[in-house]
Formats: sequence, C-alpha cells, structure tokens
Amino acid sequence: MPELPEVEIVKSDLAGYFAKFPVIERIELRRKDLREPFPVKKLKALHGANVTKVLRRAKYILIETDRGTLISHLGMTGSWRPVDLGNERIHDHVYLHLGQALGSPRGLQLRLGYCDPRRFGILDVAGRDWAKNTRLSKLGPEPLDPDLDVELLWRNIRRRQGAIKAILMNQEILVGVGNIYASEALFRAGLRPTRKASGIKLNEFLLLLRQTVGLLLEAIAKGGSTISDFVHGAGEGQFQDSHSVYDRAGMDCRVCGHQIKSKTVAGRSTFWCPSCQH
DNA sequence: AAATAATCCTGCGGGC
DNA sequence: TGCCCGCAGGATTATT
Repeated sequence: MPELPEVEIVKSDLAGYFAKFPVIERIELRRKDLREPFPVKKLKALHGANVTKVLRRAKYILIETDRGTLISHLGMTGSWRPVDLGNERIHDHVYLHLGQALGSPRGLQLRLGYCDPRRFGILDVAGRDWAKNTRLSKLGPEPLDPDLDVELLWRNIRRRQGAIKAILMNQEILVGVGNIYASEALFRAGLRPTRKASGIKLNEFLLLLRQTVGLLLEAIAKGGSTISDFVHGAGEGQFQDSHSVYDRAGMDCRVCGHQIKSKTVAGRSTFWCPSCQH
C-alpha cells in the first residue's frame, strides 16, 4: 500500500523516465474511469506537453508540464511502469506515450503504463497552482519538511480526542503516514495505538515525531515496503522485512518476545506489542 | 467540529 | 482440491 516512502520512490522512478522522455505525446485511456471518471478533455489538453518537474505532495505525485500539472494518486494498488509491446496487463488503465525532446533523434518512445487492479487511484489535471486543487488544499504539513511547524502540529494533536493512530493517519494533520507506517511508528515510539491523542505528553509526541521521520527515511532508503502490490522500477522494496509489528499478530516481538496483538482501531487493522508499548 | 461508518474494487487466503 | 466468503485499505462522502 503506497504510503509516503513508496510514493517518493515512484516519483523518483518517474522523474528518471521523464528526464529521458520529457514529451507527453499522447495519453491513452483504456477505460473511462478509476474511482472517478477521467477528466478526458483536460488530459487531452496535455498532448504535446513538456514535463518540467516531477514532485510529491503527501501521497500525490505531481507531474508539472508547460501546459499544466498531471496529478497521480496510486490509491492502494496503483503502479507506473514502462510497458513493452506484448507486456500489457489486464489492469493497465492508462498509457502515457512519451517522446524525446524536440531536436533529439526522432522515433524513440517510451510507453508508461498505469496499472491499478482495485482502481482506487486518481488521475487528474490541475494548473500550475496545483496546491489550490481541492484535493491538495486541505493537506497537512510534510513530515520530512525541515521547516515543519512542530508547535502547530503539537497543538493540532493535543486537542483531539481520537486514537493517536487515527490522528497520525489523518492527512489534514500530517501527511504521508498510512496504516502500515502508523503501526510501525507507534511501536518505535513505545506508544499504544489506542492512546487518546489529547492524553499524549509533549515528550511522547516529540519522540513519536522523531521516530516517524526516521522510519520514513529508513523506508525510503530500503526501497519501500512491498506488500502484495507495490513494486518499483528497481525491483521490490525490502522494508517489509523490517516491519516490527505490522501483519505480525501472534508472532513474537522482535524486541521483547511477547506476542504481537492486533485489533481494529478507527476502522483499520492495527498491530502493537503489549509489552513494548504503553 | 470531529469522530465514525459506509463506499468504491479486485485479489487472495482461510476455512471447510 | 476447489469454492466461497470475508478481509485488506486511501480518500471521499454521509451520518451521528
């Protein structure tokens, strides 16, 4: 399930492809929608556009061009990959036909395919002012931003009554953390997922934030977590092997040996060590 | 306001 | 063995 580290890796992969093939010659839609109908006209308007920059905001990938910005969200099973002739997959819903810049030898193309079995992803188009897009305007701060306003984050967390895990996953409070990394970050911080956010002490919050940032950086360095669907260009990520609690219910805690527990918290499967986390 | 529940979808694994 | 059922989850919308 792509969370911040996985999206960051996909973004880097895409940036590499667009560096060699910066022209979006054509966008081929192989069905009419993902979770929402494709904005067909807006996508067509990008035909011939030059990609100038690829960036990430929260779990969104932003492909900036001289004609507007292509917004891609991977949902839970979305992936981008070059698709050679004959290598198509059933759930390839979009093909980007990329070309080389004007002035370079003609003819060489790359076909980038968006594959998404569950179709929870999003493909949209915004202007240069993509930050104002309704999807992106409400997003909270980036955990890896060196200028992150820690005090504001603390204020936003301490007034909440919900479980800390739900708050950690709330993209309006802090972006990038999904269900897997939420359990992992709370384990590293020694906090039970069910703790009420308002009851978290300042030093606990600071530790949680530090552990979350460290976890995300470590996951990026290890190529992300490969859980069923996530694969990137350079092969499978390795981070899932480092998971301390996620999907380890009934198994021994790697730190203390106690049995990892699991239950649904705020509608999501949640894992923790009853001995290491309080 | 904020927490919770339902919704979308396919693949897979547990159980029998 | 094979089939069926339930679960998995990000973000949006609806409901309490």
